[in-house]
Amino acid sequence: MLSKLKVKNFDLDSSLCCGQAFRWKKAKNGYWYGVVSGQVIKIKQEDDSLLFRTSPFKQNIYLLNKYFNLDLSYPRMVRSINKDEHIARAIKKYSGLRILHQEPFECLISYIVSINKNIPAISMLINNLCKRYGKKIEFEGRIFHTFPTIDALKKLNLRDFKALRVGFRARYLKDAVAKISSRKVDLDSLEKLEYREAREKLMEIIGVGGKVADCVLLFAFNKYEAFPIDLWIGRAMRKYYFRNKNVTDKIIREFAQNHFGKYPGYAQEFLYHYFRCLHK
DNA sequence: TGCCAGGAGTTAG
DNA sequence: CTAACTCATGGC
Repeated sequence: MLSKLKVKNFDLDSSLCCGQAFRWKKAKNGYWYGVVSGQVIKIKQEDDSLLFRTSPFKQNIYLLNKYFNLDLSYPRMVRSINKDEHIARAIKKYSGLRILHQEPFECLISYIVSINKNIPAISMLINNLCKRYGKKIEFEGRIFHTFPTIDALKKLNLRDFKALRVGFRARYLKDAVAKISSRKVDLDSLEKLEYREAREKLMEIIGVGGKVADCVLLFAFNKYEAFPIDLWIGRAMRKYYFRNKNVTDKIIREFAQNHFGKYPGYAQEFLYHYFRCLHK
């Protein structure tokens, strides 16, 4: 049996395909399948309703509410960032796009893997990681895998990480797992820190620079001040706001954090998705 | 400051 | 089909 959840200002497809999470797949039956917090989610949107099923816990509305940030005041967020014609176009086109509330550990590991890789390659590597070190869940006759726990990855040595074909990122992953499990970088306490402090803390991990830190803060801690700058958003920002002048990422980030009110991260996601779809 | 790191996906030819 | 190019970058 499917459950039904009414939503407003919500677009499932934009939210799941805009590149913030790497483990969702849309099947031919029109449903998205993903694994979140150790549970399989099957979900699709029909107008203002989400039709979904979760497993092994049934009808887990709490999980959806948290993961999709359904409590966010969307109109207020839009009013805050809607400052110019460029962002207005992106908001209009992808209205309902939500920044997800991912699991911190999964998000961190995923974005370390993402360093200098394209999205299909990232998805593949993360799926390999889950297949090898995650737990199996059977759902509708298919096998899904949870994201590995910290403890499961704590045991791996450098060779084990290399075997995942992540290349030079292997030592980054190892350092991340070591610092998280020893609580030298305490993921649980990051939530309470200010954006800047949390960012610096994450950057103590080898392989975590400003961009990866900003992704984790935005996608796993809902720190909307974060404005991650990758190749695409860099191009978009230079084009729309700097007349194609060759400004540094730092200039762009500081401009964005001043320009887009209380939700620069949302502005980033709209512009990123808009610009990337435009050039594909 | 610039260059390098592995390898998969994508595209040009 | 193969080769070249590209890649949600950070470290040194």
